[in-house]
Amino acid sequence: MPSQSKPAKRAASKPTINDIARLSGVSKKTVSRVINRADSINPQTRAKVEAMIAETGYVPNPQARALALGRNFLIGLIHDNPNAQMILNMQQGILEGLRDTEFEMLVRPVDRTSPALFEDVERFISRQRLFGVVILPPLSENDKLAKLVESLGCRYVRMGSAELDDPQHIVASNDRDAVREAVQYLIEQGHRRIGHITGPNGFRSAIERQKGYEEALARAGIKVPQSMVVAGEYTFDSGVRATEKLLDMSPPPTAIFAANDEMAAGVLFAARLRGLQVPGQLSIIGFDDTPIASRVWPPLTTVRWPIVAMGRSAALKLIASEAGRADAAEEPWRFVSTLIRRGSVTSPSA
Amino acid sequence: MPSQSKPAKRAASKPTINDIARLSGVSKKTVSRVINRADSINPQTRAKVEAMIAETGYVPNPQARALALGRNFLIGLIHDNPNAQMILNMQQGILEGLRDTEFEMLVRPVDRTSPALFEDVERFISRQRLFGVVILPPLSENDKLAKLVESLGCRYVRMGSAELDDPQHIVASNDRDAVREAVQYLIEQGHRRIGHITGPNGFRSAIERQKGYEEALARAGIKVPQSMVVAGEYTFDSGVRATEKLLDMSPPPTAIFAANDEMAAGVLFAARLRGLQVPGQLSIIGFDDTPIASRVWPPLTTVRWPIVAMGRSAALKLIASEAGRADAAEEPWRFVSTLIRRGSVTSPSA
DNA sequence: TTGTATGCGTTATCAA
DNA sequence: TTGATAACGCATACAA
Repeated sequence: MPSQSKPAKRAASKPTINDIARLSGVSKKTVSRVINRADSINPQTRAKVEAMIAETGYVPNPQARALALGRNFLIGLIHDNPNAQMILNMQQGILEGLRDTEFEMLVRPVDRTSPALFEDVERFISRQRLFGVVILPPLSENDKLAKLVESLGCRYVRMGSAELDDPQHIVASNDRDAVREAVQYLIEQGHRRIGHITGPNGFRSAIERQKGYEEALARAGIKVPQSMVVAGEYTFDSGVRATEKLLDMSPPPTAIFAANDEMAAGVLFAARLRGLQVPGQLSIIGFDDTPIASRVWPPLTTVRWPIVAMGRSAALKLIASEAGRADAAEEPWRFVSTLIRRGSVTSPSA
Repeated sequence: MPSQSKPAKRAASKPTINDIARLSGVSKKTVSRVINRADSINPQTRAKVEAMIAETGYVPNPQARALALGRNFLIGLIHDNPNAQMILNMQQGILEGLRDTEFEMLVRPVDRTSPALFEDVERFISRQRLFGVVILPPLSENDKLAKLVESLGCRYVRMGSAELDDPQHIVASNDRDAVREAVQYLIEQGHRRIGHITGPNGFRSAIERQKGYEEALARAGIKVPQSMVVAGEYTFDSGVRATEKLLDMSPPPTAIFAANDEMAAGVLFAARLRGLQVPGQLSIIGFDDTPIASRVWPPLTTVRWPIVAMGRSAALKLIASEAGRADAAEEPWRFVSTLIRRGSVTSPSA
């Protein structure tokens, strides 16, 4: 008796639009109109249907909706990033932007070193038929990936450290300017031998931050040997190792700007290993203002970028093409990072 | 005829099961069988259809699938962000468990202090008709929430610090045992005046960890004044404040066990503020093994729980009821935390 | 082994 | 302002 399964299932599962229609004595389409706030509808009819919806606790099935509309309401977040706090802040920002909409967020961490990267992303997008995706750095710097996403008919917004794309496809911070100000601050304190630990080769954020560093020195007419710039990998360990190199120089730098907080924490760690006073014998500036920056001793002076706001903006930008959301089309794409002054910088003791 | 509209639309959108059926000269159902790996199917037919699927890049529409099956493939992660790294590790673990399945993960941060908490969770689950959810601590300790989720016909797995629920509904670490061992380690080093900074009132994890602390002292026959136990809030600042209190005692503790790493970092910070040597004058043990624990100086001895593995197990447990996944029904629910010995503990100098 | 008819819950078309 | 009917893409029951 296969028909047995149906009533049972009906009882256990949620009410559908048919139930509402039947119970309130109207057609499905009318219920649909009520749900979608169509204007041409009799207020009485509307009230009746709304009452029934409230009574039964009816919730439209998004799957069926997606099927009928030929589109869905899923936003993907694609990232490959070691910085947990940034991703979480970004998630928070995106969800804030999606709040009170019917969109939901799907998270997809990927491995940017994997040869199957493109395939992974393609499968993710086409399987779920995503409405759009937000791509986080450093993945966002990959132009081919952005093209792939677009070719799949999927909207996208990239988050980056510079203008990587059209305004409607990017939210960007002004890393270069922010770093220039940070290094200028070191110079104002009297530092001249300022070292720099860069981000990994090929990262746009690393390039921008290094340029900011170089600009600040150039403007002040300061020349430092190329050996004052050491490559890092955005990891704590690479920060430690790079610092070892810098401190082996003679004379060593009196200050170090590390391209992110993880490495800046490594600088502090390496300084301690050598018994150096921070900031007395070595001043440090990081980038990101992750929690770690304020947890170490001394707390790190660092650059903070408004990640949550950028996430919110990215989400709004993505759904901007929706009807009735023309306002979101004017979402800002450029965000200003600021220097947070804490205890890891002072004048050079020498 | 109305069928004219189809080719036009067809060209722009993705191929459907109908296209595959038509192109390979079989019925939809046969294609469906190929997709779902039915056994009763002619190898030649199968090959033909599979070739066509590969050629066209056809991907089944999960929305339609969900509709037809009367269920969907969405797993929710509900949390109230205490700790970015933990949540990200958990996400990673869940996604590992979901890899190569058709399930996807939806993330939902909520505010556990909000009066609309239950309503939020209910809307999330019923709107998306989630297959199941993973609930992270401290939210997972709320029995009423779990009951609500279940009443919505949604599967759930709670992650916790103790056995909060049936084995099929929980993945738990043995916080009490792990802490007991940690404090025993302090005792073995010669400490007798051991302070404890607890987690917030009412948190199961806080209770378990405090019990572990008390058990270790009891077993060693050590009595400490109640004032050696100070309430914290799992935050850095609360760790700093609690440490101030403890260090104001006379005699002060020679070691402090903080119920999480954030607070342990606060202990370290407060010790530095007073110019105390760590570990020389004050030994510290934390809990979580977050990145911060290894970034500060000295790196913190702490308790590590296998969050990624727990996440993976939670995901597998959730989808265990699926056909052909009976193996997953035996997913472990109890996970062992271990003490990670680093540089923040030594014998008391006195 | 394969095909036909039907249903899942929603929206769109077009007529009433 | 409303409703009947046909999609949307896929899966199941049942028949061939």
